[in-house]
Formats: sequence, structure tokens, C-alpha cells
Amino acid sequence: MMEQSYTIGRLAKDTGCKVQTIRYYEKVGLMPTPDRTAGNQRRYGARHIERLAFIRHGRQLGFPLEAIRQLLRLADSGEQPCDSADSIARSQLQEVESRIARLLALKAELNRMVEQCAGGQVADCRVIEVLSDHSQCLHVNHLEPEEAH
Amino acid sequence: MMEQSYTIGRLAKDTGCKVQTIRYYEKVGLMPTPDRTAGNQRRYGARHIERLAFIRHGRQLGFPLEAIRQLLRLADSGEQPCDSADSIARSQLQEVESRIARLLALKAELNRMVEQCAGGQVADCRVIEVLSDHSQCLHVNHLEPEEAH
DNA sequence: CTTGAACCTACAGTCGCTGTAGCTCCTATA
DNA sequence: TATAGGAGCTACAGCGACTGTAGGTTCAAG
Repeated sequence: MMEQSYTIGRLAKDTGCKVQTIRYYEKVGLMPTPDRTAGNQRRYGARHIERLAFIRHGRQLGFPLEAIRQLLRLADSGEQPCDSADSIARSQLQEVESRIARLLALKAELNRMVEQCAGGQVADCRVIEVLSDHSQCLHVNHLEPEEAH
Repeated sequence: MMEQSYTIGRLAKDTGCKVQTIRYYEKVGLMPTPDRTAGNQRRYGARHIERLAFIRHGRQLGFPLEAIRQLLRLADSGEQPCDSADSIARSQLQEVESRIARLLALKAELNRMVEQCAGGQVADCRVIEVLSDHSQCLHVNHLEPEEAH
């Protein structure tokens, strides 16, 4: 009913989010469906900006979309206690802490590998050797099967 | 030509890798195609075990499959200097270090959020509030758009 | 010889986007 | 008012690294 004045491109620019990503969030039900112009283009208002900022901020904090969905539900129905939000955040914190622990072990291992590599022939390459023979490394549990990158 | 005596299931058990994953590695050209029985089942030998162990170890160290592919090429053609292997490992180390840095910033932010949440109504919930308003957090750059989990 | 666990292929789904193709719309300028 | 072109639209494929499923076949123990 108020001015729904932002195009999707404007919204994208304002929140540092790609246009396709906004449409994706709408498709998976994180963003409410906006008004459309006569020509079928989306027009957004202030609440959409807030909503998208919330989502992006949650993503930057590493929350999976499902957690963000729950947090949005909690934020919308402002009556329940915030214990739920707290426990979502706590479990995200735990996740982050365990990721850090694993990455630190990893870093130590990679350091060892790289420092021992004398730059000679592959026959003597520590990097290849360590990878070939797990017993040569300190058997920290590295990463659990996690996607790289 | 020697005893190709391991079934895919055995190989999986020995290396802590799922059967489908081994078939996947074969499909994407990381594992060499094994011999087959008359009934078309895969049979593996010692070199396959070594190869798979190399791949898994690389994955545990967080190397993407593409890096592992390069490392395997280097290991196979044992003549070239190991500078390449070294630089692959170094860039993986850098990647890991930057991930750690980002996660530490993240952890601080989540800690702040969680500690301030008094367990009251959503109206006062710090978790939701901080997510809603980026200016309330310390503007560390969090994570760059990274997939969660 | 029978049973059933393990194998086979092929393909869909996961997560969170990102990119592309092939259109239509909106708006600024001439 | 006509036109150009940037921005929007939908639908779908692709990424990485698997994982799961359906529907069938093979192997080895009893």
C-alpha cells in the first residue's frame, strides 16, 4: 500500500546481493513475494530491504538458510521466548569453533609438509610423500569429509 | 596382472570411503579403471589402495579434487621438480589460513551475540536484533559469500 | 541350489547460489 | 512520440563433491 519503489536491481545494489540471489531467496520462501508492476516486474519496499539485510547478515555469520528461516519465523512471531534463537546461535557458534579447531590442525600439517619440501625432485618431495603415506603425518584427524573451498 | 583381489566394498572399508565415492572418483578420472570380473564387478589391487589413500588424505587436508588431480600427475611422472607440488600445498595453506582468520572474527561476533542474549522475549532478543541491524556488530568483514556448513 | 549381501548402472538430490538463453519492459533521450 | 538499450522476466543447467535411490545382476556361503 505504501510506496513499493525499489527495483530488484536497486535492492541488490543496496544490500550487496546479486539479483539472481534475491529471486532465489523468494523461490525458497525466505523473501516475501513483492508487488509487481503492470509489466510483471518486482517492486520492493522498506520491509523487503530489512528482510534481505537480515538474511545476508545471517549468511555472513555462516548460518545455513534453514537456520535463517527459523530465525525469521522467531522474529516474525515476536511472542515466544528467545531461547530458540539463542540455541540456534549457540549451535552455530559450536560449529564455527569446531571448524576452527580442525583448520588449525590442518594448518600445522600443511606447514610441516611445506617446510620440509626442499625443492628437489619429486622422488624426494615431502608434499607428495606425506600425502602418499598417512603414517608420516601427525594423525590429527584433519577435516571430516567436508567439501573443499 | 597380479592379484586384483579387492572388491569395491573391501576397498571402501579399508580406506574409510564410501563405495559410491570410489565409483565417483573413477568417473571423474581420479581413480584408474580397475579390472572387472566376468560378471562385470570391479576388482582392485594394491596400487588402487595407495591411490585412493592418497586422494582421501588430500581431501582430509582440504585440497580440492582439481589440486589432487595435479598432485597425482606430478607424483606419477616423477621427473619434474617438486616446485609445483610445493606451490599447490602453499596455496592450500594460504587458503586455510584465511579461512581460520575469517572464522575467528565470526566466532567473536557470535560470542558477543550469544552472551548478550538474556533469554527474555524476542522483543529484547540480542540474536535477532544483531542480525537485524548490522551496525550493532563490530563490522569485521565476517565471511565472504561462502557456502555454509 | 538357494539365499541374500554385495555389486552394477543411471540418475536425482544436496546446498547456495551463479550463469545462460531468449524473451519483455521501462525510461531517457532525440 | 519513437527508439534504443539497460534492466527486468522465466526457466533451466551447472558448480563441487559427493550421497541416495531404484531396479536390476552377481557372487559366495551354506
